[in-house]
Amino acid sequence: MNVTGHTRRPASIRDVATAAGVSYQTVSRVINGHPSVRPSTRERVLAAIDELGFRRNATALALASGRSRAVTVLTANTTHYGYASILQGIEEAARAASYAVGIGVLESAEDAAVAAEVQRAADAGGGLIVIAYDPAGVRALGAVPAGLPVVGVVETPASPPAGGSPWVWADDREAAYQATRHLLALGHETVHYVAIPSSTRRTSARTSGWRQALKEAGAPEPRPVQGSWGPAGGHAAGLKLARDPSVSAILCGNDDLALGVLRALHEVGRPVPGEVSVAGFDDAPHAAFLTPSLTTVRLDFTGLGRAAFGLLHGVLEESAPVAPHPVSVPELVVRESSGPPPADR
Amino acid sequence: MNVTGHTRRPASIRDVATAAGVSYQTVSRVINGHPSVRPSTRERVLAAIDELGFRRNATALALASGRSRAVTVLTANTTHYGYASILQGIEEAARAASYAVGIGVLESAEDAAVAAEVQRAADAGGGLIVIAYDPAGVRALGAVPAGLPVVGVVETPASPPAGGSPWVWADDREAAYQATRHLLALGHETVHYVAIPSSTRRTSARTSGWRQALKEAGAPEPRPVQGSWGPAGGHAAGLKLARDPSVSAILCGNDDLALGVLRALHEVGRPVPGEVSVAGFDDAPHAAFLTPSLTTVRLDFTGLGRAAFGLLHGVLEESAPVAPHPVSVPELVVRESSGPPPADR
DNA sequence: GCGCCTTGTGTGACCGGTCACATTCATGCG
DNA sequence: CGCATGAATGTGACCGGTCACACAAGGCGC
Repeated sequence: MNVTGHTRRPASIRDVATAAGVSYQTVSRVINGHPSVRPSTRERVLAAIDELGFRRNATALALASGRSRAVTVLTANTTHYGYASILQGIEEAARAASYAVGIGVLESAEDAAVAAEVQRAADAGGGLIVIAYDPAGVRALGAVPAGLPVVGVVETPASPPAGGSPWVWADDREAAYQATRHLLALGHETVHYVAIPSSTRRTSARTSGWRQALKEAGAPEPRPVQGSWGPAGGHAAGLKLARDPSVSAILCGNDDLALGVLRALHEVGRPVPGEVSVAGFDDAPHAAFLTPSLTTVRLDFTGLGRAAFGLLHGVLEESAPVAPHPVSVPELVVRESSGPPPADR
Repeated sequence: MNVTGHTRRPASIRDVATAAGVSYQTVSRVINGHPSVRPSTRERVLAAIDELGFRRNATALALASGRSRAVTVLTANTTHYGYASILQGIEEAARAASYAVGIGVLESAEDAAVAAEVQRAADAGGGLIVIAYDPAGVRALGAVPAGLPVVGVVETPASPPAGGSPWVWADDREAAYQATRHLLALGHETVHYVAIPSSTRRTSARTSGWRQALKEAGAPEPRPVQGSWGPAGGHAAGLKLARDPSVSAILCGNDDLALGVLRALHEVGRPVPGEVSVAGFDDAPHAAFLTPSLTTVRLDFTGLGRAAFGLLHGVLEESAPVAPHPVSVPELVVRESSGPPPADR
């Protein structure tokens, strides 16, 4: 134990060596569990380590060995439920593997800004995880220089990608499909869609799951409405849809959008689920407690984060090969906000 | 520009030196803007840097200079709005100052686990920001070894701390005071309080602001109800309070708790604000879109995060001294969930 | 013309580890 | 009994920067 309270330079490997009467290399061997160290010597070194309160300097380790045991997460936002949960999952898995987690926020989706952030992340050393649900993230994933270990957390790819592609996803295509089918099964003629930013591209997974369900049911395919990420965007989109009397079912790209839509319907005086059914996406903690409580599709974001780290971890160290594409199964959670369409139509 | 696509070892300062025909030290001088370098030399070095795509290795910089330009944020959670916003604010300010941001989650409040996390954070080098709104955070702040630069994001201290104390806070005591006064001014006999975890201690800032407002008004002081952080905790607490017919006003420790309380009141059939008024705390994005929309007190968490970083930045570099205790002024936002008590009592 | 200060540049050591190789000594085997 | 082999340990260089200092050249005062 370090009894002298002075804030002095922490003990280095050589300090330990002197204290134990061995060379610094022997100390290094003990630290790294090298087999050929005499037990008595190991004992002495460990005692010295304990006495001096030695901790291996992560910076020096990274510099000398090249391995940095660090991950940087690139994300457009830290406050939205899905993103924050993925981050939390990554951190959890990283902590278990004693990796450090860094974070970089993509404040702008503009190319130069994104490139700068990617550079900064690369400078930090170690691996990279990019949350690529939105334009900024997608762009960042594309801007990663070759050779830098990276895992992307992405929407369901349109076609099954080549094995070993460094991507992880929840099956949000399937989730959108399920939610849409649920609403159609209740008797709605069609389902309108309020999209999260990236999902307006024709290739978006959520959009295409929704579209497929409509097509299979022979339902007309309305234009997706562009939302933002938050409730405000949902509110704006909701007001637009609420004015159209033919709208009886709305699927939202996430639960925050759904919240805004619910509010808009309330303001316009269209009861949910009496006149209009609403379904969300993600099953955020508040979904169950809204009035009406929100029908939604649960996605395991934390697990997704853990999987992303696991994949990266496998790339960084040639350890146990991780399952190629860990996919969590989405789960439809039916609550109060969805029901049959009004009878009089 | 690096045209050869080979993923080879990035250029070092000595590679640049050779390319420019100078010594590595001169390159170092150019990088660091040292004045005594002949313009023509500087020119040549800069050209070489550009050509080789040289970027200064952050790890080596940290090892050699001791300064690491990094901050680690210790927090109990990344998904709650307040925490996530503080983190976002920190990241924003850190990015502007080209600091790297690391994150450590305090999964358990148990002493050993907290100590381990603090150690890990210390190993990362650089400064530390601890979000200390909850037991885990408070404990972590206490466990930081002396000599390690640290800033705590805390609740309003009970008494004005000594100048230069490394803390930052939003005035949540004042915020709770304001919200409580607002409810009392509407005519409620008293205001019940659903507390976030840390706030059950008598010293908690939010609790004491609430208590002071009650005392000044001569209102009876009910026992605070213990909530958790999320809506589920608010729901449980709300059910308890809803059964008590004397309850007509409820202040919640955050907006998620308030959401749960609203739901509980709805389930029990007590209209808001007709029979019961509810106020939240934080003004999270969803507060405005709930039905009824939520009266709450806005706190500038992002600004708080920025201030925390600013303070730490000032400690790490002897640069511009930062304002001692940046306090953001809370702002009461009155919405639909609060109104006068029912007339018949 | 000599010393002295300033400007511009180079050299060597160092930060705290790892890695490749050298060295010592005990052991096994032909 | 001599030598190859392996275990246990030590030495020097290196990762990519910074820091302290040495040193040469040019300008200035006297």
